[in-house]
Amino acid sequence: MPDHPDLATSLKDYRQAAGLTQADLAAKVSVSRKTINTIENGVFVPTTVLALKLARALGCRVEDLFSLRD
Amino acid sequence: MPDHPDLATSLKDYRQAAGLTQADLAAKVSVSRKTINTIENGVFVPTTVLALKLARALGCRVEDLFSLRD
DNA sequence: GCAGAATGTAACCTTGACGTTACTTTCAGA
DNA sequence: TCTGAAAGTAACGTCAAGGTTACATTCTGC
Repeated sequence: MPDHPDLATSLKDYRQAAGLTQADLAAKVSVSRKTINTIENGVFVPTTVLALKLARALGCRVEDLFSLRD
Repeated sequence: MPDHPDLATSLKDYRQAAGLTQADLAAKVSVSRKTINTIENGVFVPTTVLALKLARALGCRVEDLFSLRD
């Protein structure tokens, strides 16, 4: 699975640390499980609204989950 | 200009506090001035990559610039 | 080894982010 | 008052985010 060229993500680490499955997290932020899966695998980058919801659901900052690849 | 239904933004406040024009900020993050303008006016929400660049350019967090409207 | 849970992945579709260009409006300063 | 900088806004096009559905794979525990 190719990483996204612009952005690196730690979503999977934070999700697992919270003891949640992809389906659990998907339900928490009201998206499909596929959306969580493809974001974790760097297929695409979430919108800002979704990134904010993910950070809130996992009790961290957007910058913790996603960082610019410079 | 209608506010975005999902997201509120403080981008204009942070930009002005930094003493930057829309064109200045646009150049810093490599987008068009229109993009900055329409984001400030709630026409659309930036991508996560752009939100991260804006926060970095303004020395703040993504959550400072954009917040979920609940 | 089997069953079920968790995850990976693909095809197709809709919506919205953002570019380009250009015209208009507002406002501060000489 | 004039002038230029800053900001608002419109038409049109491209591409990627994310939905739905479905099927395949991996990893458990019994």
